[in-house]
Amino acid sequence: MIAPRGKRSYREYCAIARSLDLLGQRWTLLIVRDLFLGPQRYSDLLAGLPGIATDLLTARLRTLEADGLVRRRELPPPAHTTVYELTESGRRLGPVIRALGEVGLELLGTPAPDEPVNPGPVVMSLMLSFHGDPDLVETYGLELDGQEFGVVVDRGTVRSERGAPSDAAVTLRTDARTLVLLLRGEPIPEGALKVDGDAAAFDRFVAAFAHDGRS
Amino acid sequence: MIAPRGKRSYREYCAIARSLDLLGQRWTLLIVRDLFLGPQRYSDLLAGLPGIATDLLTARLRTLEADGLVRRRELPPPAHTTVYELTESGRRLGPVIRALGEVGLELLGTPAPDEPVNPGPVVMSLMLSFHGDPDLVETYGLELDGQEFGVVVDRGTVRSERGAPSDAAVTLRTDARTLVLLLRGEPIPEGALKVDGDAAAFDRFVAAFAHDGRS
DNA sequence: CCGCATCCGTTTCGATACTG
DNA sequence: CAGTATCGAAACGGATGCGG
Repeated sequence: MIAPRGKRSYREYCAIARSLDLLGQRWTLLIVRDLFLGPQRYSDLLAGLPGIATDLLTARLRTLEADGLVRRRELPPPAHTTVYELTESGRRLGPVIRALGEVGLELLGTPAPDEPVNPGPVVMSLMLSFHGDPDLVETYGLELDGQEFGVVVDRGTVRSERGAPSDAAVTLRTDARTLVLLLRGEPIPEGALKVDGDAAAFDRFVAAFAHDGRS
Repeated sequence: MIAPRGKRSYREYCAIARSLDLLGQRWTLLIVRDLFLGPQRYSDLLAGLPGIATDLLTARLRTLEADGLVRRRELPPPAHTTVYELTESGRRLGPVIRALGEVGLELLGTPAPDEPVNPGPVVMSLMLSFHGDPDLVETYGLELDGQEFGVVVDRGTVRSERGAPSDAAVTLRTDARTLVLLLRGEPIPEGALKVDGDAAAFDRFVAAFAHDGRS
């Protein structure tokens, strides 16, 4: 049992209060979100959390570490950087992230012009919005704002990971905002999207993840 | 689309960030938790949220109302009180509450002596900890600290509601803390538990919800 | 009593500057 | 790159007051 943390614990014998003692502080669940696609460096996390103060990011990482949800790992030379990653316990938060995502997905309109659109969340939302052929088995590559992702569709389930997949049927190179506009059926800037690979696979990708009038 | 709220919105185009814009403030999800078992008066909510300031409860209820998750309803005479209840949108938060509960359930040890144990959360945790006969269909009545609940087991699923059920096989009258101790297999104060009804049904209840060495 | 509103000391957060 | 240090602004906790 992890002791409820200091001053601001809810101090109630309740499963939900206990999990909020771990996760309820501002930014904590967004950090978990970013780590769900794979290990991240401090500066990558900082870039993916628009507006967080640097000391708060440090504090949250320390707390998550103390609670056993996140682990610091020093990469061996020559990389010589430290990354943060979810532990086995941390990965059990998947259903929480998914449930929050499903609630929020319906509240997302078109991104406001001044609203940051980061690659990680966009890729993650794909796992929630799949509505293609239930028998489809295919892997897609995404390069968004220079970051590479693999999206694996396997009979109705969707996995996403950081890093270029080896077996992508098609790879889309663009920025996160343009991908959102594309999937919402809105006009996209000319030349903002490059498609490498099977054009039919590209069509299947758009059909499976487009957020247009399917209601 | 609900516009991201003022100052402390995350202002990121992300499904999880959006849902946390609605739910991420302190106490908000615990209020939703308490409303999940049925409508509650202001003072009942206050009693179920140990430590919340009165103006914060009011502020959170207003925000939840503005976001369409909670509705105020004036009961007709002669009751003449106002209750808060979840709207249809609010009830869609079920998976969020459930996911958080499953995370927190494993962190709950035995309640500390100074830790409040409220009936609502205890009843709600029953929905997460059922491990009885998958074919069992039975209704149980609970009266905890004077509050009545019905727990309906129906082939592996468990529903709970406020109010005494009409068709309970057995009714347990006790306090929330004693019920927790009972289900954890710990000694309970003499005379703290009264069982009304079928003794075999009581045994099935304990077997189905006990949290003892089943790992 | 119920359903809040007001006040005030404490804690947390946001923003930015700075360092090994 | 990966954090500390600093400081004003906002949020929170606790007590108290008040009209129906």
